[in-house]
Amino acid sequence: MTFSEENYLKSIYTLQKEHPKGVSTNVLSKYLETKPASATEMIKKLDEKGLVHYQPYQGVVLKDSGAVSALKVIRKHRLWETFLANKLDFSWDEIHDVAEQLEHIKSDKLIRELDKFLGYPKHDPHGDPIPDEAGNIAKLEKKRVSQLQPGDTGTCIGVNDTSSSFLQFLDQQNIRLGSVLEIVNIQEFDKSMTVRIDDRELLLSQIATEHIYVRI
Amino acid sequence: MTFSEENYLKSIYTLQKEHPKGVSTNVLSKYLETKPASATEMIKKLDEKGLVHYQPYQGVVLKDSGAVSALKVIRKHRLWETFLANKLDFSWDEIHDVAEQLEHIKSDKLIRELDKFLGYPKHDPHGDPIPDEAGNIAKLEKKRVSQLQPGDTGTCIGVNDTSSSFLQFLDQQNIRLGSVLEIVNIQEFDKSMTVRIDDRELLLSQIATEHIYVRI
DNA sequence: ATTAAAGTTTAGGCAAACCTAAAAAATATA
DNA sequence: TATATTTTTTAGGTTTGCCTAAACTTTAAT
Repeated sequence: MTFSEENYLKSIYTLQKEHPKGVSTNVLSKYLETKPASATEMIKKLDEKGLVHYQPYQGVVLKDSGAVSALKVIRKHRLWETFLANKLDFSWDEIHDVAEQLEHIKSDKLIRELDKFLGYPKHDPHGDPIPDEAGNIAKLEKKRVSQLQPGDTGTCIGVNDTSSSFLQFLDQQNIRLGSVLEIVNIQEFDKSMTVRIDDRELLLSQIATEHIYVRI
Repeated sequence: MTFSEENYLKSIYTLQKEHPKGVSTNVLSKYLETKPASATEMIKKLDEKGLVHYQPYQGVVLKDSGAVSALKVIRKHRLWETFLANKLDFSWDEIHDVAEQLEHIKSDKLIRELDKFLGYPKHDPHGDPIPDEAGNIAKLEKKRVSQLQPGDTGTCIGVNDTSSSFLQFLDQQNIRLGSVLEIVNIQEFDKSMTVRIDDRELLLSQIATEHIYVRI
């Protein structure tokens, strides 16, 4: 399997959640930053290999074998992200691009040993579940703070905005990976939220609550 | 720089030690398991980029810029080998192929952090020196046991034959990484050597002495 | 010194993965 | 429903890195 084939399968897997009845070449090529014609070509090839189901003009859907392949790549990606964040001094926003390269290294032993070395993590630093060797993956229990109700609690697992001004804001407020948030109340008129962190209460704007992910 | 360019530069660097006045396309292509015509093509390209000096029919020599590039790849290769052997449970003969892939990952930060994580190692598990960020590399103090003279001592740092029968032989004789060998004498007629290890003396055939590396 | 052998380069092709432009199909709009 | 717009596919082209076969140099051997 080539790098490109792996990238297409992984992308189709991801996009299928939003497009359950078929991922169009347009959506796929936009996601991969290529052109629709290139996507058509690759999809045909994956279809011939029996990894996807493709009907011209109707988009593409993964077959079981294709989903297994995609999940293997996703497993590698998330294990590498965990390595970069937990063992090396990489920050949240730096891990993706490097993991994007590392995920294509071919060695079953490597990924088994890496998993062991990391202590068999269940989630990557963004809070996304890590598939097991067979391709089983836990359901994602990740939400934006903005999706919580008063009384709900969540553990901070990531952000959606990696601008330095936002990260600095989080730092000032002592919000970091692993911080436990409890929603105290929500202001109706502007959707801002009062949250409790470490026995302190603070107010988060709607913008802020939409950019913070928690595991519930 | 593409994977292929990196592999050619690294190979030329290695082969230059044996072929100081120029590496021929024949030697290079044999080493890389390609064909001479492919080597010619790539060498021309590297020459146009100013990384090597190439004269038709006369072989290729690295320019300074090419040597720096080669040493960056070698640095990455050896750091990854160290990671695989020291942090994950890889044995000597398993690390090369995986490092061959990992060496092409592009991220300066990754390699700096990996170096730090490993404790700034000076040698890889085979005893070969690891170049620094600037491309400075220590002189190799590695020899085959067969190159030693009576009275010389060396510390075992690797082998040249990873067949299980040879590794089993070493195991039986209690020769392992870090074992200190002293040459007692050499039989003229068959070049076999008597060596002292852990206050025991044992006889090694010429074949065996050529397959064991020591740091002196 | 010539010729034979070995090594090197050139020429022409192939596969992967991308591209642009034009044709075809599907969808939306009047 | 007919037409206009959007989406998708097809056709033909490019680059990278590989190949084989033929032509050309160099080196070795008589």
